Amino acid sequence: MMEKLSLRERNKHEKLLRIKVASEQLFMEQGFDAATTRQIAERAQVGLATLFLYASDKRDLLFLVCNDALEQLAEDAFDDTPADASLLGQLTVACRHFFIHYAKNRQLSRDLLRELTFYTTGKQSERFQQIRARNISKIREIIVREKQMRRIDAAADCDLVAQMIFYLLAAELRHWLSIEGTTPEAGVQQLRRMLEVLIDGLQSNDGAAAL
Amino acid sequence: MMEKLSLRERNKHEKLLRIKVASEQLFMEQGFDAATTRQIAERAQVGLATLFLYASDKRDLLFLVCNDALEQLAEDAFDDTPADASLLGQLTVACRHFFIHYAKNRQLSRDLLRELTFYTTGKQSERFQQIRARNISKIREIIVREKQMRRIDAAADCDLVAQMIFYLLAAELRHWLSIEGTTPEAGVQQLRRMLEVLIDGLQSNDGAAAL
DNA sequence: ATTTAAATATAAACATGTTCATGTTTATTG
DNA sequence: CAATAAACATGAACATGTTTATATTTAAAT
Repeated sequence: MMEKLSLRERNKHEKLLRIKVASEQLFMEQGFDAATTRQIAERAQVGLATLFLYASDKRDLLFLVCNDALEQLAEDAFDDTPADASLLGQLTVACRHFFIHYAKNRQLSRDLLRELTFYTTGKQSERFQQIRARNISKIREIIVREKQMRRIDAAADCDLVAQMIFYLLAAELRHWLSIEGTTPEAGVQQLRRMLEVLIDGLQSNDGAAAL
Repeated sequence: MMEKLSLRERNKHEKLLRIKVASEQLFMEQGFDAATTRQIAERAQVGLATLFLYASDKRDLLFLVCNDALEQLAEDAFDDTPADASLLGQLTVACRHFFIHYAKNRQLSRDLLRELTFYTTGKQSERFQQIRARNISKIREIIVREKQMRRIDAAADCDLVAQMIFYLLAAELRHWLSIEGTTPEAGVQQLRRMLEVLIDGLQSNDGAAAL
């Protein structure tokens, strides 16, 4: 395999890697707020100002660290969905991945969910938004399949439904991260109950029950 | 009416008011990030450190400013709901208030939605969380009424449904604030479509259609 | 009224994210 | 290879949120 990287490109790549590793370690150890850019620069063996050649700001460093894992999470979550399961089953399996992932470091997860709000300006923001869009798209694919199999209303707006499910997932993740001493499965089950309501609807069963 | 406030209490009250007014003006003019604590202290005619006797941190200043309006919003939104309207109608009317309120200063609204994420430590945080809980509770009351009137499924978990509706409202508000050049009504209609789906459910109508 | 103590106010100091002026390294050109 | 330019790196400076040590003001006590 050809070595097509120039010395300059190799240096840049190695420096970026060191910054990534240092940021990841310090964010994991201390959380986003407590970790300082000076610590990161020192551990990465680069000058303080150098950080800001590789990231737009500290927030951007967080996504430099997290985007890889978030992309992997998006892939894992929706690859694992057994197509023969019910809609509720498929969504539960997929969403469980998110709770398990965010349970690994709850503090950093909280930081991430705070920092991703209106995150559109950094170097890494476009990639992050793509991952987010991909998640919604994967949910939509599940909905589309269910619709093709006539298991949900043919009139359902798949984009809208997918967006709703993602909204509920994101909001429940936030809420679950604010509860101390809870388990991933508790969050999964709460979300599952919501998805049940979404699937079944709120309409009175009186009419149907009368049949 | 008795003047029951001591000199010390009056001074404190006036200072707090000056800080509140100065913070509100500067946050509205420049947004949360651009307004500096030094500017606020100067305009409020207090020393810089004095700010932090009245607020835990800068974020807390934001809620010192916003909590009043948020409480008023919560009241207005749910007082306006015509009890004779459909569930969808009631919810739409209530939620419209939120979009119209947040449309007044979109930048500051974005700042607020970012800062409220996991906001539990400041002096004003408890009041904020109460307002939030009150909103959910008001939604629940609507659901309970509908249930009593047999217009929705008797088995519906009102707490869960109210939480879901609030999740959808909060998430759609965030999304709507990230779209430039949109109108409050566009956000309201998008949320309304979601509420329709929630009410009707995703279940296939095939069975019913066969009747 | 004076003294004392507690509460309140603040300027200066500090911590940390970010930028800037300057220096260094790498690539290119003659 | 020497000279030049472009890209990259960085310590120092800056901006701003926050804390601290100190001073001032108010209330209470004798």
